Amino acid sequence: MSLRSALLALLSSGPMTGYDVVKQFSTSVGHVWHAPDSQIYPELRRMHSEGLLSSRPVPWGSRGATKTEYSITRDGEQALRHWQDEPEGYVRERDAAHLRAAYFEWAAPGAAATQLRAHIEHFRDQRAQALEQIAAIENRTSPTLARRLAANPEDQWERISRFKVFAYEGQVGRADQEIAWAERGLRLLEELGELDGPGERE
Amino acid sequence: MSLRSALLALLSSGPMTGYDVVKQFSTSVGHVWHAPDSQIYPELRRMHSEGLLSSRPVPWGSRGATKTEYSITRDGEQALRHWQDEPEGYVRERDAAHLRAAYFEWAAPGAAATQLRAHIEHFRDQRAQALEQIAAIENRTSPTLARRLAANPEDQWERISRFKVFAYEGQVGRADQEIAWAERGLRLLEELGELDGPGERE
DNA sequence: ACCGAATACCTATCGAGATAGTTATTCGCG
DNA sequence: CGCGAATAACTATCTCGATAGGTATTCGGT
Repeated sequence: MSLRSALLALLSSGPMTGYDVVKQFSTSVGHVWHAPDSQIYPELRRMHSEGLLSSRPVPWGSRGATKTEYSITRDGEQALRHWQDEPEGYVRERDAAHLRAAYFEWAAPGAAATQLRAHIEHFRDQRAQALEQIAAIENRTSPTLARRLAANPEDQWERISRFKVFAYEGQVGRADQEIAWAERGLRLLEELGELDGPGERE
Repeated sequence: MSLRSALLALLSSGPMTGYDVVKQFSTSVGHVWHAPDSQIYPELRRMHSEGLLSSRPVPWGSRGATKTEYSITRDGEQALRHWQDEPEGYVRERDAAHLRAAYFEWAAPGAAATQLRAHIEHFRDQRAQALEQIAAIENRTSPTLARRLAANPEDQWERISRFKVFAYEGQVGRADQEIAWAERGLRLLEELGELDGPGERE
C-alpha cells in the first residue's frame, strides 16, 4: 500500500514519466520511501489500469519516439486523501543492528567495534542526505516542490513545505539517535575492555 | 539471513522446542526481531537439515506423545560467530509514518493530528515493552538469560547482560525519538492553525 | 468426564521487495 | 559519424514476510 501512496503523493505535484518517477525514488522521496524501478513501472501500469492514474504519450526526440507521462486522476486524489484517514499499520520490529548488538558476546575481538563504527557511518550518510533534502526544500531548489507550490495557492505554500521539512526532520532525528546509540556502544566496549584503547578509536 | 541469525542466537542459550522458540519471538527477542510461527517452524527444519541445529524428541505428557527439541550445533555456533563478522546490509529506507507526514497537506481536518497521536501511542507502547525487557535482564528474571549465564563463566555475565541491555536501549531511544518527533509535529499543526486549540490536545 | 485453553506444529497463498539482468532510443561529446 | 552515457522501459526469479487458516495432543478447571 505504501508504494502506491508514495506514487500518488509524488504525482500529485504534476505529470511525470515513469523514468522521472524512478529518479525521484532514487533521490528525494526515496529517502523516506525507497522503491526500485522494477517495482515502480509495473505499479504505475497497475494504478493506471485501476483509474488512479491517467497517461499520455509525450514526444521523445525528433524521430517520432514517445515516452509515457502519468498524471494523477480525480480518483487518485481521492485515494490520496483516503490514505491520510487510514490508521497507520505499524509493522513488527525487525532491527538487524540491534539484534546483532544483543549478541555481541559472539563477536570476534574488534568485530563489535567495527559494526558500531559502520553503523555510525551509515547513519551519518543518511543524516547528510536528509539535511540536503531539507535544504532543497527551504531554498526552493527542489523542482518537484516548485511545481507543487506553483499549482497551489500561495497561502498553502508554507504549510506544504513545512510538512515536508518535518518528515525529513524525522529522518535526521532517527539518524542522530542511531549515531548516539552506537557511540554509547563504543563506550560500553571500552568499559568492558574490548577496545584497544583511545588510540584505536579513530 | 536475520531470522536465521536470530534463531541461532536464541538457541545458543540452550535447547528449546519449536513452540518455546515461537514464544520467545512473541516476547523477548521478538521486540528486536519479530517473526511469526509460520516462518519459524519451517526455518528450524531447514536449519536442522543444513546441520546448524540438531533435534531430539522429548516426552510430552504421559501417553507417549513427543515434542521436538532443537539445539545449536558446532556448525551453528560457527555460523553465529561468522554473522558477527559480516558487514551489516542496511536496507533502503521505507518509513510509512514519515512518508505520510510529508504529505499531510492532503489530510482532512484533524486527520494529521490523529495520525501523530496514534504514532505517539504506538511508540509509548514499544518503549514500555523495551523497558520491561531491560528490567527483566537487570533483575535476572528472564529464564533464557538465566540459562545463558548458567552456561557461561561468571566473568562473562556482565558482558553478556550489558550487550542485551544496550540493544534494548536502542529500541528505547528509537521510541523516544519518534515520540519527540510526533510531538513536534503536533506543535507544528498548532502553529499552522490546524489544531482546534490547547483544549483539543487531549 | 467434558471442554476450552494451551501446547505443539503445520500449509497455502499472496504481496512486497531484492537482484540481476534485458531491449530500445536519444543525447551529446570527441 | 561513432560511441558511451542517459533516458525510457521491461522481465525473471527468488526470498522474505503477512495472513488466514488448519490438525493433534495435553493440560487443567469445573
